[in-house]
Amino acid sequence: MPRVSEEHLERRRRQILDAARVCFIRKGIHATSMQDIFAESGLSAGAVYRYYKSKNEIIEANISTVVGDLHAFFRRLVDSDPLLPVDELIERFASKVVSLSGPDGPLRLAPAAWSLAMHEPEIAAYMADNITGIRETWTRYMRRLVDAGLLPPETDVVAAGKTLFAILPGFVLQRLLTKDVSPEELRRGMRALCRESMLTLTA
Amino acid sequence: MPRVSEEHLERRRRQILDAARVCFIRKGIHATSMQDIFAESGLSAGAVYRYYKSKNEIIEANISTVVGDLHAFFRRLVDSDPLLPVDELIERFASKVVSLSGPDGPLRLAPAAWSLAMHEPEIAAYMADNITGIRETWTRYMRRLVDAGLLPPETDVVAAGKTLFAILPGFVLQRLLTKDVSPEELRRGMRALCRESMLTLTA
Amino acid sequence: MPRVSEEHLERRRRQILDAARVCFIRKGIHATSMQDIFAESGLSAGAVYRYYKSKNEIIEANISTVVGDLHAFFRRLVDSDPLLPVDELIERFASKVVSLSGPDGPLRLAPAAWSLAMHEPEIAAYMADNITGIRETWTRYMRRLVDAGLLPPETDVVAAGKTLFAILPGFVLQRLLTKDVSPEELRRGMRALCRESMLTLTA
Amino acid sequence: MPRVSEEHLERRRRQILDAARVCFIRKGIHATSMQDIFAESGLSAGAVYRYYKSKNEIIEANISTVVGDLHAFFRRLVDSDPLLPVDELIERFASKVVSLSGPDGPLRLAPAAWSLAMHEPEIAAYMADNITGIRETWTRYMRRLVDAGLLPPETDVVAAGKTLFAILPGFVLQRLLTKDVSPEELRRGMRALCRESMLTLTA
DNA sequence: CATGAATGAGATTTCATTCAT
DNA sequence: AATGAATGAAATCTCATTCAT
Repeated sequence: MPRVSEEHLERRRRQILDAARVCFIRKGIHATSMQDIFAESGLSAGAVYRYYKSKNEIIEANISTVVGDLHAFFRRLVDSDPLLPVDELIERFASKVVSLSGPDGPLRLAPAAWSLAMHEPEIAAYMADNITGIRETWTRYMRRLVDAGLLPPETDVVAAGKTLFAILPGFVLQRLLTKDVSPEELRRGMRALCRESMLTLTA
Repeated sequence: MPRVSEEHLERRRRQILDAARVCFIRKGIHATSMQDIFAESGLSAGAVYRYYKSKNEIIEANISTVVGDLHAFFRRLVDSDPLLPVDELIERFASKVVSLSGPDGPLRLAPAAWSLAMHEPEIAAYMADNITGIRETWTRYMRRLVDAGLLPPETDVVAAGKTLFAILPGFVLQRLLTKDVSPEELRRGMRALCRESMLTLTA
Repeated sequence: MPRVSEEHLERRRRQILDAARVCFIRKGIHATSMQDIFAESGLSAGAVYRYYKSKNEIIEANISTVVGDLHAFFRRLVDSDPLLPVDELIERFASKVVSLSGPDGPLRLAPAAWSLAMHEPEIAAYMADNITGIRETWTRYMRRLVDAGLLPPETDVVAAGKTLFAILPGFVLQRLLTKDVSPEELRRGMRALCRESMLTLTA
Repeated sequence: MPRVSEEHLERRRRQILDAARVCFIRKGIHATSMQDIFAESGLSAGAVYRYYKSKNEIIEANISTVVGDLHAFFRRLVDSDPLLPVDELIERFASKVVSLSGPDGPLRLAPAAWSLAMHEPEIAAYMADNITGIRETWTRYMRRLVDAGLLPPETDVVAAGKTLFAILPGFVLQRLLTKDVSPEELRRGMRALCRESMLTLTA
């Protein structure tokens, strides 16, 4: 069935990617064999290899997909017009995370991605870019607060961006491993922390 | 009738574990073959298998080692007498993390551990316990602040513990992947965030 | 009811054969995939398979082409009227060989053909016929020498034909592997050997 | 069964090489799968790969073995004291060739080796060395004839060496493909050619 | 206690060929 | 006549683990 539409090719690629993601989540990336992917996708070895030229490419494609729209969503949140208080911002962000962490959700691959990044330069570069991007969005948020006069001008917005970013992976981990945190709880935790008195007790 | 001392056995076990850790960090856990471990440790296959009965056992033993003393260190910090302000506490905790993330540092295995926990119940249980433990220590810290009258009695110390815990993995990730955060910067970021004004802008 | 001319078909067949030869020479017959041939010829899989029904057929067609005109050329040389001395005959034959051994020359496939003949009956038969044919031409040459009174009547012209034939493959191999023989040198070598004194030293 | 003698290891290597040679000759090098070699050698995959780290290495080892002692034998022949006439020398050399071309004889791999040399630099280098070596021995033979006063001092011994060498591959090919030449016939052919009259008919 | 040769299932990937369009 | 997506068997090689010595 040759001379097939672009759309058909795109559908096939997604079919393979989805099948792979299901396998990766179910058994883990390394425990997933190509045979598993063939079976799950309903395609033959040759067909899969026509669209992706190695298992690595499938892994990378899947991981790229993971975090892309998370950042896009977050950017919209930060740039939205009524400037949101940090606890609400965090809660909404966390809610998005939760919605992507369901049984088949791509965020279940996050720990595997972090792990792979330690030795696969390709993935390392992608993850580093992603971290940097989300951090910069946090930084922009902080700057808006400063500009609005809600924070002193000398606030270190870059450092704050890095700190705020740091909360996200820890929330994901807790969702995936202990399963006992909710976005709402994260918000309450954040509210508790936003107090100058937490800093002034050196006396 | 053991011919060799307990101490000898313990030394061998550590020798194997260290060799394995070096390999795991250098090539990744999955890319490390038992042959690699034999070579790095200078022991034969038979010898290694006398002390650990599978590769999995070596992995688990290594991962258990990773986070054990991190928690112990943190507990001491929290329970120390002059109650530390949160930014300083975090900076010190982060410094410890940094000292364990050097070229051969066990914390480089953290992402691999998180990833494995998604499919290895053994490791999942261990990691969950560890998370819970550290979180409880954070909660205890928050309670001390409340008890000292620095925070209102209605503060949700449990939620705050979960939020504070969340910062740690994100800091580790940034250290390992973007390499552009310092404990001191994390502290500054924390200082910026501890302000009631971050919550009151809904208007 | 063929819509296209015979000539068109023939052109297509040659197009495929030439593309295949280029690939075979460049990468070796076994390392050449059908995909390589599709790409080099600019035709699709279906098109190529319309003209040749297997890779083997393409190989065989190519190998048949290799040695066909070599023999025709040699026959003309031997039957030409001023009977040529053996050294000149050999030099001219060798020159032809050289002209067919250039970068894209079909003779570069000769070793592959010899090798395949060891296990492919089709090719074995073809090569055996070819060897026999060239040998017989050499025999005819020797007979002409005898008839001309230049050699004694009891000369074993068949054995001499086999011996003369034997020189050719060795020359080809040296051209292809050590690249340090010329037709002219082969001629000089032959001149040196054509001396009765080479046989009479038993004493 | 560890800590095994050198001799044991050597025996294993030969066992594998011999099994491979049998397969290569029976089915051809490319048609021989590693499974074939495992079965023929009676060893497991792992065992074979302990001794040779790839199929290529097995092929190369086998090909190196092919021609080594042929040259050694020939050198002894040439350096033997009663200087042999060329036809006898050739007959004896050819006899050796025949003895190495039996059903399991390593020389059956010669065409495959020539073919591989066209694309495997390793093998190409080996074959080129071998050709050069044998040629030099022929050259030495010719020089001895000159020194003995049997040939004129201006004889081009190098060219003659190249020409004499050339006969060998053609003899091998005829043995393997048409099977209708004997060393004795080659000798008779050579006797017929060693005549000055073969060169003087230009008139 | 220690050795290291041997096992063999299983992993990824390639490739000649077909056939619906 | 021509296309090229799809097939799926088969190939090479790896690796955790065992056990005779």
